[in-house]
Parts: sequence; structure tokens; C-alpha cells
Amino acid sequence: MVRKDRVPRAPTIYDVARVAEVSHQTVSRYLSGVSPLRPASRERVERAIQELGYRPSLTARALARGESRTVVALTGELLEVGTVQLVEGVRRAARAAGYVLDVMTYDASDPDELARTLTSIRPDVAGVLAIADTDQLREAVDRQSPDLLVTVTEDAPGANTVEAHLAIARHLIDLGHDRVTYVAGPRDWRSARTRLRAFEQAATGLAGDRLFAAGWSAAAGYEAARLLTDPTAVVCANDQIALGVTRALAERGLDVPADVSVVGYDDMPESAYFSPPLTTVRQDFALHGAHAFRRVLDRLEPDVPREPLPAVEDHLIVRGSTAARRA
Amino acid sequence: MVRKDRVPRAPTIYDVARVAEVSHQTVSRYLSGVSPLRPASRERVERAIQELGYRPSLTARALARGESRTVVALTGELLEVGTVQLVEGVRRAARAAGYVLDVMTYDASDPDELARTLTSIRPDVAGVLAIADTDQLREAVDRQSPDLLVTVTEDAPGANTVEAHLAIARHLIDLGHDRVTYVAGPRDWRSARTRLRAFEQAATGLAGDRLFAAGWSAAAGYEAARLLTDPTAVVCANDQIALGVTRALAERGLDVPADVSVVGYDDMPESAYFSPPLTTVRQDFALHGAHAFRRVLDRLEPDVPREPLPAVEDHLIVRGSTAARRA
DNA sequence: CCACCCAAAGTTACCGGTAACAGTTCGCTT
DNA sequence: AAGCGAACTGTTACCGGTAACTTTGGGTGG
Repeated sequence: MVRKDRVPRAPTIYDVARVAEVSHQTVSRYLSGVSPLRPASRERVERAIQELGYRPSLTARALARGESRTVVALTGELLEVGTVQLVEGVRRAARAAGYVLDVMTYDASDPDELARTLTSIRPDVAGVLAIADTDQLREAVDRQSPDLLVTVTEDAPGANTVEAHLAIARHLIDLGHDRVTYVAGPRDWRSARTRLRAFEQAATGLAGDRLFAAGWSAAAGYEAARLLTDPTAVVCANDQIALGVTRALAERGLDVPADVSVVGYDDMPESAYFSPPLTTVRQDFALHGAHAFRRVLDRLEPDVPREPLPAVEDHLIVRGSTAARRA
Repeated sequence: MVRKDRVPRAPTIYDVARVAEVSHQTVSRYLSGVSPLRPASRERVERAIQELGYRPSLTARALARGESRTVVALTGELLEVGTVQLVEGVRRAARAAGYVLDVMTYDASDPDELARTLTSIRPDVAGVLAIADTDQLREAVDRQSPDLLVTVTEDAPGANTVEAHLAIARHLIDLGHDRVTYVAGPRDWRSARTRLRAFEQAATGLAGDRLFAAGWSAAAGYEAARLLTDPTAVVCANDQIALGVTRALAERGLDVPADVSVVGYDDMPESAYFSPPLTTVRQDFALHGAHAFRRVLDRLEPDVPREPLPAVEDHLIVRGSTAARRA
């Protein structure tokens, strides 16, 4: 009670109604926009809202409507990947559509944690968006709450993963490379496989090994590089892996790009400042995120017509980590 | 209606009450834990909850209690800084305390956006945590809703920023350096100033310039490095800046560490794989985040006794970017 | 000029919890 | 066995909205 006195309670529609001299339902109708108000009432309501600084309680609204405007973004380790940027893009899109994005992360190394995290999702969320698109997550969600899931993948309509990898392949061929190793992301990630598939499709002419890194990190790339067998170029599933690979090559006494060329993917903000600056593919994460959220939205509000989003266009950025094959 | 049929409504306390043959209030009491139940009722309630798979509606609870368990984390660009990791630490702590963390980001380059973002904060949130601790944010929040703010700073109790900078200074002195430039983070960030102050306090013996970078990014570090006047070592406010500085030095034909030593701060996961691997200070972001959230919690629930958190201990990690001063 | 219709506005119930107060029940005293 | 307080449990109201139904009032047609 002390508390209630100290914190002046926020005005409600009843307050607005009293000031505007209408019923609370009229205010509600004004807010929702269904069924028009007579100009006179409308104006009074507007003025009352202004005067009181009224703002609707999302909590009450969610309760009354039996649905919330919260979407959960599920992901494992947030720090390793371009995930953050994706999440950020999703968040922007969600907010623009009036949703709140609740990011939940779980420790992927603990097999139970995912299940626990899933059960701890509030049942009243509008949807769940799996950002980290692993098999593990997919299975767990399929099992526990198949109704809600929408996943992010790069086979999403509008993605041009294959074109991007084609550009990489062409670039390397132009430089005279012919033994090209691909270091993929972790095997159980869809997007890792998608990128690998795209590369294989694009690089039919380029012989070479295909490795899977244990993660998306520089450390994983460094580890994977142990298995490298004298390639002329290495294409990596993301920039961090490329960084790890570059480091491993340097420790073997191989110079990038003089001895081996290295290509990344994602164009993280730091890539341009690596030594050497990394040739990579720029992704528009914000747009990717918007696409991902759009898919959720299409499912949540199927009847609302929407402008299609522009297609994603990832494109190659050539920097210092690629050079002509040594004679 | 179609919808309501399709989606079986989640069980409520009334359902539980019916099955357990008690009143809904008894169920509520069981859930809240105040006033004990008779073993017989308690057991029936427990069984009913089990059977129905009941889970409380946070929405209804928030409405009834007149407060939500949502805390907003406010930050500018999420991608540039160690911010993500901090946010992640805060999120973990929040979830552990039963709170949901809603991250809101704003575009710091647009002066109006912050104000707009602030007004778009739902009035029923429990608290606001300013992650990006800039003057701009501080002022805006002070003006608009001074009641809620708790900020993250590194002068937080338990931080050992000064000790960490002392370790850096000692390390450089041991290596024989005497012209040490400090490249600080952006001037309007508290933590940038805190780190600078800590460095100055620690490095009384080391003459050298103090520069401010325009951001926390590699690009900002690269830009700031234009102003470098032949130091023997450069200490940077974070690893990204250090990366940019290293790059700029390389382009001037200076080798790190042979000609100039470079030190970073934060130990981002990639730093160990830079060329050369970066000497830096490891921060326990999770713990930093936990401290930050604890401060919010202490304000929200002042009466709950809590174990103090362990003190943060950032410590120096020496890698390849520092070496003895060239003879 | 009145019956009738439709748009606008009002009333009441409900969403799923919590709070405050009003019963019950039980164990123990006398 | 009645009396009594403490410990449980039940009843009712309320949080701030929305939904469904009812009422009101002005315009139109016969």
C-alpha cells in the first residue's frame, strides 16, 4: 500500500473514459480502431488520452486477448556466431510489428538444458523462433511443442547462398587455385550443411577436402586446420573459422595469401582489420533477421497482407587474404 | 472461436482447484508458498498440478500483482562492444531470479531515437538497466524516467579495473617500454573514461599520449591510430580497437610486436587467434552482468537477503602482441 | 407521424491470477 | 464437552483490458 501511494498508478481506460465522459468500452474501441466513433466522442477521447498521458497496459491486453505479443528467440551460445546480428535483425523486425522478442539461450553442451529451457518457455508466447538452427534444437522442439516452431534457415526464400558461393568459386578459379579445401561449420547445424552444399554445387571444378569444424569459433577453425593437406586455398563457413585457420597456417610457416588463400563468410565488422584483411561474403543480417521474423508473422497473422521483403543479396568482398596461386 | 477450439486452453488454477477439490485460492497459496497447506490438501494440489501439467500464467500474475517481472536492458549498437556478452550475463542472472530481460537497442547516431525508445518502454516494466553507459543515455533517462534507472559501470563494487591496468603497466615496464600511448574508447562513455582513469592511475611512470577513439570498433581504432606518434607500446580500451591499431601500424610498415607492442582489453574469443595473438585482459562478462543485475534486484526487492556475489577479477593474459622494447 | 433499422455507445462478463477478509476446522485447555 | 485461538480454507473483489450482448438515439420509409 505504501508502495501504491508512492508510485502513482498509471492511468487506465477507465480514467480516460471518466475524463472523456464516455464508457470505457468506447475508449477501447477507439484504441482498437474497429467500429468508428462519432467525431465528437472521438475527439474527447483523444484529448483525454493526451491529457492523462494514457498508455495501454500490454499485460492486461495480453490477458484479455488470451495471447501475448511476445516471440521467443531460441539460440545456443549467443557469442560465437553471427547470431547476435541475426537476433538484432529479428528484434528490429519484431518491434516494428509490435512484438517483443525474448531471447532465450541454452548451453548446447548440456543435453538436458535444451529440454529444460523449452519447458520453461511461457506457454502464452505467440511463437518461438529457432535462431540456432541445429538438429538438436529442431528435434527437441518437434517433440515438445511442434505447434509453435518456425526456424531460421538459409534456404529461406530470398537467400542467395548459392550465388555467393559461386562468386567465391569464380574468384578462386580466376586466381588459378585448384586444390580448395572447404571448412564447414559444425555438422549438426543446418546452415553449416546448407553452406557446404552451396559450395559443392558452386565449386564443381575445384578438387579438395571437405572438413567440419567443431563449432563456429576461431578455436574450432584452428583445430580443424590440423587436418589440412596442402591446399592452395581454404574456404571457411564463417569469418571466425577463417581466422583460426589463418592462425594455424601461420604457425605452420605458411603465409596467407602468398602460400595459401583464405576466404571467410559473414563479413564480421573486424574482418577488414585482420592480418591480412579477410576476403569474405557480406551478409545483410538485419534483412536476414527481418525475413526470419516475417515467417513467424505470416504464421501468427496469416490474414494481414504485407509487402514482400526485398531479397537478400549476399556478395563477395575481396580483400587481402586471397591472391593468385603461387607459381 | 475456431481458434479457441483448436488450441486447447492451458489449465488454470481453477482447473487445478476443481481436480484437487479445493478452492482456487488454496492453489494460489500453494504456488506462492505463503501460509502452509495441510499435508492432505498440499498433496492433492500437487497431484492435480502434475496431472494437468499446469503452468502459471505470467501475464495474469503480472496484472494481478500490478508489476511485471520484466527488466529492460537498454543499449545502443549491440554489435560493436563486449556488450553482447554483458547482456548475456545479465540475462542469465535475470532469468535465475525469475525475471525476463527485454533488450532494447537504439541507434545512437540518431539523437531522437533514444528519446523515442525511452518513451516506448512499457510503463509496467520493473526496471531499466542501461548497458551502454553513455552520457547521452544517462541524461535522457534522468530526464524522462529517473525512477527506474540503474546503470552498469565498472566502478561497480567488486570490479578491479585499476588492478588490471596495473598489471598491464607492470608488464610493459618489465619489457622496457617507456613511451606508451593509451587509445581510449569514445569520450562520452563512462566505462571508457573509467578505463582511461584506471590506466593513468596505474601508469604514472609511463609517458605517452592519450587518444580517444570514435567508437569501440576496429574501424575506430584504425582511425585513431593516425594520431600515433612513435610510441613503443599502445594500450587500447578494448580488443577491437587494438585490432584496428595493429592493422594501421602494419600498414605503416611497423611490426607488432617487434617495433611496437599492443595491448587490448576484454579478451574477445577471437583475440587469441589474431596475428599476432593479442595480449589483453580477460573479463568475466557473465559475472559482470550478474553484478549489474544484482544492483537492479537490490532495488526491486530490497528486503530479500542475498549472498554477495564473488568479486570480479579481470586479469592480464600475455600473448604475442607484446614483446621487449627493441634495442 | 410512427414503426423500424442501424450505427454508436453502454453494460456485463471474463481473461487468470492475487489480496483482503470471512468462515471453518482442529487441537488443546479447562 | 464446551471454549478458544491458531491454522487452514473459502468467498468476493480487483488488476486493466477485450468480447458479446443490450440499449439508446437519430434517420428513413410507409
